[in-house]
Amino acid sequence: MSQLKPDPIGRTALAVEITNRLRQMILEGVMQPGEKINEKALTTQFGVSRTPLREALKVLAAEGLLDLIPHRGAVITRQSEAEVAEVFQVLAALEGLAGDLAAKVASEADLAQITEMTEQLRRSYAETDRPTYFRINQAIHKAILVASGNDTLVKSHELLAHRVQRARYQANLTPERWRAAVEEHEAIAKALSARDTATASRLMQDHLLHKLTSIRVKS
Amino acid sequence: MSQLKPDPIGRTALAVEITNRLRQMILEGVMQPGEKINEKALTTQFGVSRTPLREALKVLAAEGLLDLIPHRGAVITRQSEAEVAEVFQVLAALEGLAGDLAAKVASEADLAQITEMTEQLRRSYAETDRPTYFRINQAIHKAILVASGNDTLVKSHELLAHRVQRARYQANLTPERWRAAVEEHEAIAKALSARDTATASRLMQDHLLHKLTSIRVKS
DNA sequence: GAAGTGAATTATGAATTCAATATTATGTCA
DNA sequence: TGACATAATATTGAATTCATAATTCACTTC
Repeated sequence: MSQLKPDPIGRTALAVEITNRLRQMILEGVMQPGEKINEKALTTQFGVSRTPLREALKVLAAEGLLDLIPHRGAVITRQSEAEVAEVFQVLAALEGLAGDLAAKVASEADLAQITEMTEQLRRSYAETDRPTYFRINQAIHKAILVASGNDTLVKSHELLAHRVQRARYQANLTPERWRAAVEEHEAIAKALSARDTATASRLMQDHLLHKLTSIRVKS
Repeated sequence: MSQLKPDPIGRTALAVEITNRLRQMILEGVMQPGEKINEKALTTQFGVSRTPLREALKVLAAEGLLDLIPHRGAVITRQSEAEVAEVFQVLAALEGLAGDLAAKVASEADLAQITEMTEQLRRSYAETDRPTYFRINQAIHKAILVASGNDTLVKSHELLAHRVQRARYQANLTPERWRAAVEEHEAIAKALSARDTATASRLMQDHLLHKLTSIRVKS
């Protein structure tokens, strides 16, 4: 749905490429919050002119990753703890909706895959393989979103999730929290498979809010 | 909150100005969905060069109002009924959260104002003054969002609400639906004032979903 | 020596120019 | 006449250039 392929073979617009790379750099923390962006420096680094770079900055500003101050340039948005909490509240609502919808409309294949991934999650936890755990965790959340069948929901979620990914990366995963998270995921998978919309929705919301608490504790 | 004033005296960037005007034009239906945008034509109409115009297009595309197809230009996003439904589902979730939060944290002054506006809504309904009704209706929704104290929620909602504003304008308001809507608003105001988070949340969600149905019927 | 003013430098905002791709028009051949 | 190939045109993508505002730094003055 709404999946028209506008760009058949590797001819992505330069501005798009720059947007993605810059976003990645910000999310990975290569560029720190509060840091001012020097257009000239970036153009030489990327080997492009200022025109597509500035277009990329406009997009990232629209996404909330940058603040564009007239005649002063772009600054990486600084995230207060309060703002992260705000975003998580919204994300929780969105994932709650995703849980509800997924329990309603997901295909059996979707549910099977989510269950399968949840088992992988359990294994990566048992092996204390954090990188794998994070990867699978993300994949599960994404899968549930997609299984909701609501593309707008997926995109809205993506936009916001980007903004707290930094905080998420740094979240400290205490042993207790980690164990709880795995169990929550298993409960979610179960509720989805049982087509229990109310429970799936509630569990998804709670799961997100718990995640927020674990981030908060750290700082 | 997050209300830093970046632009003291009237020196808005040209690109921002264009972005706003173009957005307005799209939302008001001056430019129809599916319509292809000719950059040259717009530059002459606005009296600017292509550079800031293209930056504006990038922003609007990020907002989901345009599709940017490589080497083919921008096209106003065409909204299928299914997409509108998707957006409304997400909006319902967001307004549900707003209801929950507002019932929890809104100031007494906020609640008094919402109640007051709800009474105005009733009056405008009694006088069958549709323009006023629409205006107050929007104001109430906005007020509840703001009263939630979650700025991220307000902005996310705004972004999505923009996208269905077109459909909303055209929604047919049958007498029954109109009456029901007013009653729903009164129930919401009551739940908020009673600090009944669960009810406020549920009513807000239902209200939005009902709105969707009334749009659907028409087409 | 510190504060303030003004020139020089640097960075951003916007227009213009150049290049590459897509669209349209024309003509040829079956 | 219709389909295809090719040329002409128009449009988009990106680099360069020009203009304007902000920052920096030196100098004057108290």
